[in-house]
Amino acid sequence: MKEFIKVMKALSDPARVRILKMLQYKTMCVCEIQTALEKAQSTTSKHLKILEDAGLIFYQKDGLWVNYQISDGSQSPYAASLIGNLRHWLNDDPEIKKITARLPGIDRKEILNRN
Amino acid sequence: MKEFIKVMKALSDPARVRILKMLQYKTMCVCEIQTALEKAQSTTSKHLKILEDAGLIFYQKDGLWVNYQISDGSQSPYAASLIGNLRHWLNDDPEIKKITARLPGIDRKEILNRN
DNA sequence: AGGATATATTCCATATTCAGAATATAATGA
DNA sequence: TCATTATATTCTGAATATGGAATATATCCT
Repeated sequence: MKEFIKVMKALSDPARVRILKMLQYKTMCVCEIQTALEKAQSTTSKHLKILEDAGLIFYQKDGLWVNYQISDGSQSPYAASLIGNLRHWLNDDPEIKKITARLPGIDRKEILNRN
Repeated sequence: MKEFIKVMKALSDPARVRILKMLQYKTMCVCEIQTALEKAQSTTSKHLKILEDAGLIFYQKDGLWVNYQISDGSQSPYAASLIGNLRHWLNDDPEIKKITARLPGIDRKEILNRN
């Protein structure tokens, strides 16, 4: 039960759903996700942790960068199912269309962090 | 997006998941659900409203009684999908097994409400 | 070692959720 | 009409979630 609730809670926030939908298109580092979301760095980092705890995403470190990507669902059958569904869900949602449209222009090389 | 979030939020509480799993076995009135959940009547009623708003359940009035049942999912594709998955999910969960085991003994005719 | 940079964590304020008591509403039946 | 009963709504306090500023950590580079 706890595992199921964790997945549902992770998907209960629009910012986190946006993150998942973006990662569906490409692997992204924290600063790129932050730029796309237009949220504070700490906020972004915390959302990522919640998604990771639920088994919905995972990361690989590359030097200073932490690259996040969609999980293959092996950690949780609930996560696996929802990840699969989200691939076709919300593609026509205005919020999602807006953020994915901006995705090609977001590149870590052009982001300067003001922390 | 709002519709999706509403379904995820509705499923983010163990009491509400328990309600759905119970309704999977039979239609129940509020007082029966309340007895099974061991929560206050107002609490139970509010959980039911949240599930209904998400399109996960619906009710039919029968005099004083309000009988709740699982939705057919026609109001929301997200609800429809989750309802389908929940049919096989969590069946081995201890919390769920415990509450569904008690279901046959819960009958509105034997419940006296102290409101 | 020391400086710079990307990310994570902590701290604090605000907003939302959840629980139950009290009350309101709606339907029934005498 | 009045009392009763099942459910819904309102109110309030406690717990949890969310956001950002400040700070800590980790890695790279010189």
